[in-house]
Amino acid sequence: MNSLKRQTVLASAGATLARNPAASVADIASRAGVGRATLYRFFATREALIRALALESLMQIDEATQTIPYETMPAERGLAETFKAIVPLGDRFHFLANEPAVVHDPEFKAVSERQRKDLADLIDAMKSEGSLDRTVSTAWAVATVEALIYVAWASVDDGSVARRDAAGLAFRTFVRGLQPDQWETPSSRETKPAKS
Amino acid sequence: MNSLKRQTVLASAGATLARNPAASVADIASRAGVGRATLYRFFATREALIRALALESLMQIDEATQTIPYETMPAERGLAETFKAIVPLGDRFHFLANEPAVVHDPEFKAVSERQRKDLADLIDAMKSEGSLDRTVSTAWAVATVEALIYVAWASVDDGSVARRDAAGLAFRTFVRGLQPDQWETPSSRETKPAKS
DNA sequence: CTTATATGAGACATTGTTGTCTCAGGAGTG
DNA sequence: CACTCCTGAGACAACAATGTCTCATATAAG
Repeated sequence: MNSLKRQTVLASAGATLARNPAASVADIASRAGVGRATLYRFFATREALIRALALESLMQIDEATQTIPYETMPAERGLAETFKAIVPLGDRFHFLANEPAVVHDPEFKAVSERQRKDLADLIDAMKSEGSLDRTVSTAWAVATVEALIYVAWASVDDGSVARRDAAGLAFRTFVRGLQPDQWETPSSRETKPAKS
Repeated sequence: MNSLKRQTVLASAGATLARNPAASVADIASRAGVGRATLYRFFATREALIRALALESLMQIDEATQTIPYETMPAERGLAETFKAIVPLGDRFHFLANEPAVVHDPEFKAVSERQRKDLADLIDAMKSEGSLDRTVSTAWAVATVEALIYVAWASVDDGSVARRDAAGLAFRTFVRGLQPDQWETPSSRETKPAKS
Protein backbone atom coordinates (compact mmCIF):
# COMPACT_ATOMS: atom_id res chain seq x y z
CA MET A 1 0.00 0.00 0.00
CA ASN A 2 2.98 2.19 0.45
CA SER A 3 3.90 2.65 -3.16
CA LEU A 4 0.24 2.69 -4.09
CA LYS A 5 -0.33 5.94 -2.23
CA ARG A 6 2.88 7.19 -3.68
CA GLN A 7 1.48 6.67 -7.14
CA THR A 8 -1.77 8.36 -6.20
CA VAL A 9 0.08 11.40 -4.92
CA LEU A 10 2.26 11.47 -8.01
CA ALA A 11 -0.72 11.39 -10.35
CA SER A 12 -2.50 14.14 -8.47
CA ALA A 13 0.65 16.22 -8.36
CA GLY A 14 0.92 15.87 -12.11
CA ALA A 15 -2.57 17.23 -12.60
CA THR A 16 -1.98 20.09 -10.20
CA LEU A 17 1.38 21.11 -11.59
CA ALA A 18 0.25 20.84 -15.18
CA ARG A 19 -2.38 23.50 -14.50
CA ASN A 20 -0.18 25.66 -12.26
CA PRO A 21 3.55 25.00 -12.43
CA ALA A 22 4.10 27.41 -9.53
CA ALA A 23 1.91 25.43 -7.14
CA SER A 24 3.43 25.14 -3.67
CA VAL A 25 4.03 21.84 -1.93
CA ALA A 26 1.16 22.73 0.37
CA ASP A 27 -1.13 23.13 -2.64
CA ILE A 28 0.01 19.88 -4.16
CA ALA A 29 -0.46 17.99 -0.90
CA SER A 30 -3.91 19.35 -0.14
CA ARG A 31 -5.10 18.76 -3.72
CA ALA A 32 -3.83 15.21 -3.35
CA GLY A 33 -5.72 14.82 -0.07
CA VAL A 34 -2.64 14.15 2.04
CA GLY A 35 -0.72 16.13 4.61
CA ARG A 36 2.35 18.05 3.62
CA ALA A 37 4.47 15.96 5.97
CA THR A 38 3.26 12.78 4.30
CA LEU A 39 4.25 14.09 0.92
CA TYR A 40 7.72 14.84 2.24
CA ARG A 41 7.97 11.25 3.44
CA PHE A 42 7.67 10.08 -0.15
CA PHE A 43 9.68 12.82 -1.80
CA ALA A 44 12.58 14.43 0.02
CA THR A 45 12.24 17.77 -1.74
CA ARG A 46 9.95 19.53 -4.12
CA GLU A 47 12.49 19.03 -6.84
CA ALA A 48 12.66 15.31 -6.15
CA LEU A 49 8.88 15.16 -6.55
CA ILE A 50 9.03 16.92 -9.88
CA ARG A 51 11.89 14.75 -11.01
CA ALA A 52 10.00 11.59 -10.09
CA LEU A 53 6.95 12.93 -11.88
CA ALA A 54 8.99 13.71 -14.96
CA LEU A 55 10.62 10.30 -15.13
CA GLU A 56 7.32 8.54 -14.53
CA SER A 57 5.66 10.59 -17.22
CA LEU A 58 8.32 9.73 -19.75
CA MET A 59 7.88 6.09 -18.80
CA GLN A 60 4.15 6.35 -19.33
CA ILE A 61 4.75 7.77 -22.77
CA ASP A 62 7.04 4.86 -23.54
CA GLU A 63 4.48 2.39 -22.27
CA ALA A 64 1.72 3.98 -24.29
CA THR A 65 3.68 3.82 -27.53
CA GLN A 66 5.69 0.64 -27.26
CA THR A 67 2.64 -1.53 -27.89
CA ILE A 68 2.17 0.07 -31.30
CA PRO A 69 3.48 -2.30 -34.01
CA TYR A 70 5.09 0.35 -36.15
CA GLU A 71 6.75 -2.21 -38.44
CA THR A 72 3.44 -3.65 -39.57
CA MET A 73 1.89 -0.40 -40.77
CA PRO A 74 2.68 2.67 -42.83
CA ALA A 75 4.43 5.42 -40.91
CA GLU A 76 1.40 7.66 -41.37
CA ARG A 77 -0.77 5.16 -39.55
CA GLY A 78 1.90 4.79 -36.90
CA LEU A 79 1.77 8.50 -36.24
CA ALA A 80 -2.01 8.35 -35.96
CA GLU A 81 -1.66 5.68 -33.29
CA THR A 82 1.01 7.72 -31.57
CA PHE A 83 -1.33 10.69 -31.33
CA LYS A 84 -4.03 8.49 -29.92
CA ALA A 85 -1.66 7.11 -27.31
CA ILE A 86 -0.03 10.34 -26.19
CA VAL A 87 -2.80 12.94 -26.33
CA PRO A 88 -4.26 11.74 -23.01
CA LEU A 89 -0.85 12.38 -21.46
CA GLY A 90 -0.53 15.79 -23.08
CA ASP A 91 -0.47 17.69 -19.80
CA ARG A 92 2.73 16.15 -18.49
CA PHE A 93 4.20 16.20 -21.95
CA HIS A 94 3.85 19.95 -21.94
CA PHE A 95 4.72 21.35 -18.55
CA LEU A 96 7.73 19.12 -18.06
CA ALA A 97 9.32 20.44 -21.21
CA ASN A 98 9.38 23.92 -19.67
CA GLU A 99 10.08 22.96 -16.06
CA PRO A 100 13.44 24.44 -15.11
CA ALA A 101 13.72 22.01 -12.18
CA VAL A 102 14.16 19.08 -14.53
CA VAL A 103 15.17 20.13 -18.03
CA HIS A 104 18.83 19.93 -17.10
CA ASP A 105 18.62 16.55 -15.41
CA PRO A 106 20.80 14.19 -17.44
CA GLU A 107 18.53 11.16 -17.18
CA PHE A 108 15.46 13.18 -18.09
CA LYS A 109 17.28 14.75 -21.00
CA ALA A 110 18.47 11.39 -22.27
CA VAL A 111 15.04 9.78 -22.31
CA SER A 112 13.35 12.91 -23.54
CA GLU A 113 15.74 13.32 -26.44
CA ARG A 114 15.48 9.68 -27.38
CA GLN A 115 11.70 10.02 -27.56
CA ARG A 116 12.03 13.13 -29.67
CA LYS A 117 14.39 11.27 -31.97
CA ASP A 118 11.91 8.41 -32.32
CA LEU A 119 9.32 10.95 -33.38
CA ALA A 120 11.75 12.52 -35.84
CA ASP A 121 12.46 9.09 -37.30
CA LEU A 122 8.77 8.43 -37.72
CA ILE A 123 8.39 11.74 -39.50
CA ASP A 124 11.32 10.97 -41.78
CA ALA A 125 9.69 7.64 -42.56
CA MET A 126 6.55 9.50 -43.54
CA LYS A 127 8.60 11.67 -45.85
CA SER A 128 10.09 8.55 -47.40
CA GLU A 129 6.73 6.94 -47.99
CA GLY A 130 5.40 10.18 -49.47
CA SER A 131 2.83 11.01 -46.83
CA LEU A 132 4.70 14.13 -45.70
CA ASP A 133 6.22 17.01 -47.61
CA ARG A 134 9.96 16.44 -47.90
CA THR A 135 10.60 20.15 -48.16
CA VAL A 136 9.33 20.81 -44.64
CA SER A 137 12.03 20.54 -42.01
CA THR A 138 11.75 17.68 -39.58
CA ALA A 139 12.33 20.12 -36.74
CA TRP A 140 9.19 22.01 -37.67
CA ALA A 141 7.23 18.81 -37.99
CA VAL A 142 8.34 17.62 -34.56
CA ALA A 143 7.52 20.94 -32.93
CA THR A 144 4.12 20.94 -34.60
CA VAL A 145 3.29 17.43 -33.44
CA GLU A 146 4.21 18.29 -29.87
CA ALA A 147 2.17 21.47 -29.96
CA LEU A 148 -0.87 19.73 -31.42
CA ILE A 149 -0.67 16.99 -28.81
CA TYR A 150 -0.83 19.58 -26.06
CA VAL A 151 -3.56 21.60 -27.73
CA ALA A 152 -5.62 18.46 -28.16
CA TRP A 153 -5.25 17.62 -24.48
CA ALA A 154 -6.01 21.18 -23.41
CA SER A 155 -9.10 21.31 -25.62
CA VAL A 156 -10.41 18.16 -24.00
CA ASP A 157 -9.55 19.59 -20.60
CA ASP A 158 -11.51 22.80 -21.14
CA GLY A 159 -14.37 20.96 -22.77
CA SER A 160 -14.16 22.48 -26.24
CA VAL A 161 -13.39 19.15 -27.92
CA ALA A 162 -14.81 15.70 -27.19
CA ARG A 163 -12.29 13.31 -25.73
CA ARG A 164 -12.73 10.74 -28.48
CA ASP A 165 -12.25 13.32 -31.24
CA ALA A 166 -9.16 15.03 -29.92
CA ALA A 167 -6.39 12.74 -31.15
CA GLY A 168 -7.95 12.33 -34.58
CA LEU A 169 -8.42 16.04 -34.99
CA ALA A 170 -4.83 16.75 -34.04
CA PHE A 171 -3.54 14.03 -36.35
CA ARG A 172 -5.64 15.21 -39.24
CA THR A 173 -4.51 18.78 -38.76
CA PHE A 174 -0.90 17.71 -38.77
CA VAL A 175 -0.86 15.22 -41.60
CA ARG A 176 -2.86 17.37 -43.96
CA GLY A 177 -1.04 20.48 -42.93
CA LEU A 178 2.27 19.00 -43.97
CA GLN A 179 1.03 16.84 -46.85
CA PRO A 180 3.09 16.98 -50.00
CA ASP A 181 1.78 19.25 -52.73
CA GLN A 182 -0.39 17.17 -55.04
CA TRP A 183 1.49 18.35 -58.14
CA GLU A 184 4.74 17.35 -56.53
CA THR A 185 6.74 14.25 -57.46
CA PRO A 186 3.96 11.68 -57.85
CA SER A 187 6.37 8.94 -56.70
CA SER A 188 4.78 6.33 -54.52
CA ARG A 189 1.70 8.31 -53.52
CA GLU A 190 -1.18 5.89 -53.05
CA THR A 191 -4.91 6.40 -53.41
CA LYS A 192 -6.49 7.21 -50.11
CA PRO A 193 -9.54 5.44 -48.64
CA ALA A 194 -12.74 7.38 -49.16
CA LYS A 195 -13.10 8.58 -45.59
CA SER A 196 -10.39 10.52 -43.78
CA MET B 1 13.19 60.08 -21.56
CA ASN B 2 11.19 58.88 -18.66
CA SER B 3 8.65 56.79 -20.50
CA LEU B 4 11.31 55.74 -22.97
CA LYS B 5 13.22 53.83 -20.33
CA ARG B 6 9.93 52.50 -19.10
CA GLN B 7 9.31 51.00 -22.51
CA THR B 8 12.81 49.55 -22.63
CA VAL B 9 12.34 47.89 -19.28
CA LEU B 10 8.95 46.60 -20.32
CA ALA B 11 10.30 45.04 -23.51
CA SER B 12 13.17 43.38 -21.69
CA ALA B 13 10.85 42.14 -18.96
CA GLY B 14 8.68 40.58 -21.64
CA ALA B 15 11.61 38.67 -23.06
CA THR B 16 12.75 37.53 -19.62
CA LEU B 17 9.34 36.45 -18.39
CA ALA B 18 8.48 34.70 -21.64
CA ARG B 19 11.45 32.41 -21.13
CA ASN B 20 11.04 32.04 -17.36
CA PRO B 21 7.65 33.05 -15.93
CA ALA B 22 9.02 32.56 -12.41
CA ALA B 23 11.78 35.11 -12.85
CA SER B 24 12.18 37.34 -9.78
CA VAL B 25 12.05 41.11 -9.93
CA ALA B 26 15.80 41.09 -9.31
CA ASP B 27 16.30 38.88 -12.36
CA ILE B 28 14.07 41.06 -14.50
CA ALA B 29 15.82 44.24 -13.40
CA SER B 30 19.35 42.96 -13.93
CA ARG B 31 18.48 41.49 -17.33
CA ALA B 32 17.04 44.87 -18.21
CA GLY B 33 20.22 46.58 -17.08
CA VAL B 34 18.58 48.67 -14.39
CA GLY B 35 18.53 48.58 -10.62
CA ARG B 36 15.71 46.89 -8.79
CA ALA B 37 14.76 50.17 -7.13
CA THR B 38 14.46 51.86 -10.50
CA LEU B 39 12.13 49.18 -11.72
CA TYR B 40 9.95 49.70 -8.67
CA ARG B 41 9.78 53.41 -9.50
CA PHE B 42 8.07 52.56 -12.75
CA PHE B 43 5.93 49.67 -11.53
CA ALA B 44 4.63 49.65 -7.99
CA THR B 45 4.54 45.86 -7.70
CA ARG B 46 5.58 42.82 -9.64
CA GLU B 47 1.96 42.24 -10.52
CA ALA B 48 1.61 45.79 -11.83
CA LEU B 49 4.60 45.17 -14.07
CA ILE B 50 3.07 42.01 -15.47
CA ARG B 51 -0.26 43.71 -15.89
CA ALA B 52 1.34 46.59 -17.79
CA LEU B 53 3.23 44.10 -19.91
CA ALA B 54 0.08 42.19 -20.65
CA LEU B 55 -1.91 45.24 -21.66
CA GLU B 56 0.92 46.57 -23.77
CA SER B 57 1.30 43.23 -25.48
CA LEU B 58 -2.37 43.10 -26.34
CA MET B 59 -2.05 46.61 -27.70
CA GLN B 60 0.90 45.58 -29.83
CA ILE B 61 -1.14 42.73 -31.25
CA ASP B 62 -3.91 45.18 -32.08
CA GLU B 63 -1.47 47.56 -33.71
CA ALA B 64 0.10 44.78 -35.73
CA THR B 65 -3.21 43.59 -37.10
CA GLN B 66 -5.27 46.75 -37.49
CA THR B 67 -3.30 47.84 -40.54
CA ILE B 68 -4.38 44.72 -42.39
CA PRO B 69 -7.21 45.61 -44.84
CA TYR B 70 -9.26 42.50 -44.21
CA GLU B 71 -12.19 43.79 -46.25
CA THR B 72 -10.18 43.98 -49.44
CA MET B 73 -8.97 40.38 -49.46
CA PRO B 74 -10.24 36.84 -48.98
CA ALA B 75 -10.34 35.70 -45.36
CA GLU B 76 -7.67 33.12 -46.11
CA ARG B 77 -5.27 35.83 -47.16
CA GLY B 78 -6.25 37.86 -44.12
CA LEU B 79 -5.27 35.00 -41.90
CA ALA B 80 -1.93 34.71 -43.66
CA GLU B 81 -1.28 38.37 -42.94
CA THR B 82 -2.38 37.86 -39.36
CA PHE B 83 0.16 35.10 -38.89
CA LYS B 84 2.86 37.30 -40.35
CA ALA B 85 1.92 40.13 -38.01
CA ILE B 86 1.59 38.15 -34.79
CA VAL B 87 4.26 35.45 -34.97
CA PRO B 88 7.00 37.92 -33.97
CA LEU B 89 4.96 38.64 -30.83
CA GLY B 90 4.40 34.96 -30.12
CA ASP B 91 6.28 34.99 -26.84
CA ARG B 92 3.98 37.44 -25.08
CA PHE B 93 1.00 35.87 -26.75
CA HIS B 94 1.85 32.63 -25.06
CA PHE B 95 3.04 33.25 -21.53
CA LEU B 96 0.39 35.83 -20.77
CA ALA B 97 -2.37 33.37 -21.53
CA ASN B 98 -1.12 31.18 -18.67
CA GLU B 99 -0.04 33.91 -16.26
CA PRO B 100 -2.20 33.61 -13.15
CA ALA B 101 -1.33 37.19 -12.16
CA VAL B 102 -3.32 38.57 -15.04
CA VAL B 103 -5.79 36.08 -16.48
CA HIS B 104 -8.47 37.24 -14.08
CA ASP B 105 -7.93 40.93 -14.67
CA PRO B 106 -11.16 42.26 -16.17
CA GLU B 107 -9.54 44.65 -18.64
CA PHE B 108 -7.10 42.02 -19.82
CA LYS B 109 -9.87 39.50 -20.19
CA ALA B 110 -12.03 41.90 -22.15
CA VAL B 111 -9.37 42.76 -24.72
CA SER B 112 -8.09 39.23 -24.87
CA GLU B 113 -11.52 37.78 -25.51
CA ARG B 114 -12.31 40.38 -28.13
CA GLN B 115 -9.14 39.46 -29.99
CA ARG B 116 -10.01 35.80 -29.76
CA LYS B 117 -13.45 36.59 -31.12
CA ASP B 118 -11.94 38.50 -34.04
CA LEU B 119 -9.90 35.44 -34.83
CA ALA B 120 -12.96 33.22 -34.56
CA ASP B 121 -14.83 35.53 -36.95
CA LEU B 122 -11.98 35.35 -39.44
CA ILE B 123 -12.08 31.59 -39.23
CA ASP B 124 -15.81 31.54 -39.75
CA ALA B 125 -15.33 33.77 -42.78
CA MET B 126 -12.87 31.23 -44.12
CA LYS B 127 -15.46 28.54 -43.65
CA SER B 128 -17.98 30.65 -45.55
CA GLU B 129 -15.64 31.24 -48.46
CA GLY B 130 -14.78 27.56 -48.54
CA SER B 131 -11.14 27.77 -47.57
CA LEU B 132 -11.70 25.94 -44.29
CA ASP B 133 -13.52 22.73 -43.45
CA ARG B 134 -16.93 23.61 -42.04
CA THR B 135 -17.08 20.40 -40.06
CA VAL B 136 -14.11 21.40 -37.89
CA SER B 137 -15.13 23.33 -34.80
CA THR B 138 -14.09 26.95 -34.64
CA ALA B 139 -12.80 26.36 -31.13
CA TRP B 140 -10.31 23.81 -32.43
CA ALA B 141 -9.27 26.11 -35.24
CA VAL B 142 -8.67 28.99 -32.86
CA ALA B 143 -6.66 26.84 -30.46
CA THR B 144 -4.61 25.51 -33.36
CA VAL B 145 -3.84 28.97 -34.70
CA GLU B 146 -2.70 30.13 -31.28
CA ALA B 147 -0.53 27.07 -30.80
CA LEU B 148 1.07 27.40 -34.22
CA ILE B 149 1.81 31.06 -33.65
CA TYR B 150 3.70 30.19 -30.50
CA VAL B 151 5.50 27.24 -32.05
CA ALA B 152 6.57 29.40 -34.95
CA TRP B 153 7.97 32.00 -32.58
CA ALA B 154 9.68 29.39 -30.43
CA SER B 155 11.21 27.73 -33.49
CA VAL B 156 12.69 31.01 -34.56
CA ASP B 157 13.88 31.63 -31.02
CA ASP B 158 15.74 28.33 -30.79
CA GLY B 159 17.09 28.67 -34.30
CA SER B 160 15.39 25.68 -35.89
CA VAL B 161 13.39 27.79 -38.33
CA ALA B 162 14.47 30.89 -40.25
CA ARG B 163 12.72 34.05 -39.15
CA ARG B 164 11.33 34.82 -42.58
CA ASP B 165 9.89 31.31 -43.02
CA ALA B 166 8.17 30.95 -39.68
CA ALA B 167 4.87 32.70 -40.28
CA GLY B 168 4.41 31.13 -43.70
CA LEU B 169 5.15 27.68 -42.38
CA ALA B 170 2.67 28.07 -39.55
CA PHE B 171 0.02 29.45 -41.88
CA ARG B 172 0.53 26.68 -44.39
CA THR B 173 0.32 24.04 -41.70
CA PHE B 174 -2.91 25.47 -40.42
CA VAL B 175 -4.72 26.21 -43.66
CA ARG B 176 -3.90 22.91 -45.27
CA GLY B 177 -4.47 21.03 -42.06
CA LEU B 178 -8.03 22.25 -41.88
CA GLN B 179 -8.74 22.51 -45.61
CA PRO B 180 -12.08 21.13 -46.75
CA ASP B 181 -12.03 17.68 -48.27
CA GLN B 182 -11.64 18.07 -52.03
CA TRP B 183 -14.65 15.88 -52.73
CA GLU B 184 -16.81 17.87 -50.37
CA THR B 185 -19.57 20.28 -51.45
CA PRO B 186 -17.90 22.11 -54.34
CA SER B 187 -19.99 25.20 -53.51
CA SER B 188 -18.15 28.47 -53.94
CA ARG B 189 -14.67 26.98 -53.98
CA GLU B 190 -12.58 29.22 -56.20
CA THR B 191 -9.44 28.48 -58.15
CA LYS B 192 -6.44 29.29 -56.06
CA PRO B 193 -3.45 31.35 -57.18
CA ALA B 194 -0.53 29.17 -58.22
CA LYS B 195 1.56 29.82 -55.14
CA SER B 196 0.29 29.22 -51.60
C1' DC C 1 -6.78 -4.83 24.45
C1' DT C 2 -2.07 -3.92 22.86
C1' DT C 3 1.30 -2.86 19.78
C1' DA C 4 3.19 -1.15 15.49
C1' DT C 5 2.91 1.71 11.66
C1' DA C 6 1.43 5.51 9.09
C1' DT C 7 -0.86 9.78 9.05
C1' DG C 8 -2.32 14.88 9.58
C1' DA C 9 -1.72 18.99 12.09
C1' DG C 10 1.19 22.18 13.21
C1' DA C 11 5.51 24.45 15.32
C1' DC C 12 9.87 25.85 13.78
C1' DA C 13 14.16 27.70 11.57
C1' DT C 14 15.78 28.89 7.11
C1' DT C 15 15.75 30.76 2.80
C1' DG C 16 14.32 33.69 -1.08
C1' DT C 17 11.35 37.32 -2.66
C1' DT C 18 8.82 41.44 -2.26
C1' DG C 19 8.28 46.14 -1.42
C1' DT C 20 10.15 50.38 1.17
C1' DC C 21 13.60 53.31 2.25
C1' DT C 22 18.09 55.78 2.50
C1' DC C 23 22.18 57.37 0.57
C1' DA C 24 25.99 58.36 -2.35
C1' DG C 25 27.21 59.41 -6.93
C1' DG C 26 26.52 60.64 -11.92
C1' DA C 27 24.43 63.55 -15.72
C1' DG C 28 22.65 67.58 -17.21
C1' DT C 29 21.50 72.62 -16.55
C1' DG C 30 22.11 77.16 -14.79
C1' DC D 1 30.91 75.59 -9.43
C1' DA D 2 26.08 74.92 -7.59
C1' DC D 3 21.77 72.77 -8.15
C1' DT D 4 18.53 69.34 -9.45
C1' DC D 5 17.01 65.01 -10.98
C1' DC D 6 17.64 60.35 -11.65
C1' DT D 7 19.93 56.19 -10.82
C1' DG D 8 22.11 51.91 -8.62
C1' DA D 9 23.54 49.78 -4.44
C1' DG D 10 22.18 48.09 -0.53
C1' DA D 11 19.87 47.82 4.23
C1' DC D 12 15.58 46.48 6.04
C1' DA D 13 11.10 44.35 7.56
C1' DA D 14 7.28 41.57 6.04
C1' DC D 15 6.00 37.55 4.04
C1' DA D 16 5.66 33.08 1.69
C1' DA D 17 7.56 28.65 0.84
C1' DT D 18 10.71 24.93 1.93
C1' DG D 19 12.27 21.30 4.68
C1' DT D 20 12.63 19.26 9.59
C1' DC D 21 10.61 17.82 13.55
C1' DT D 22 7.27 16.50 17.27
C1' DC D 23 3.03 14.75 18.78
C1' DA D 24 -1.59 13.11 19.07
C1' DT D 25 -4.49 10.05 16.63
C1' DA D 26 -6.26 6.49 13.62
C1' DT D 27 -6.05 2.08 11.66
C1' DA D 28 -4.78 -2.59 11.33
C1' DA D 29 -2.54 -6.70 13.06
C1' DG D 30 -1.33 -9.51 16.80
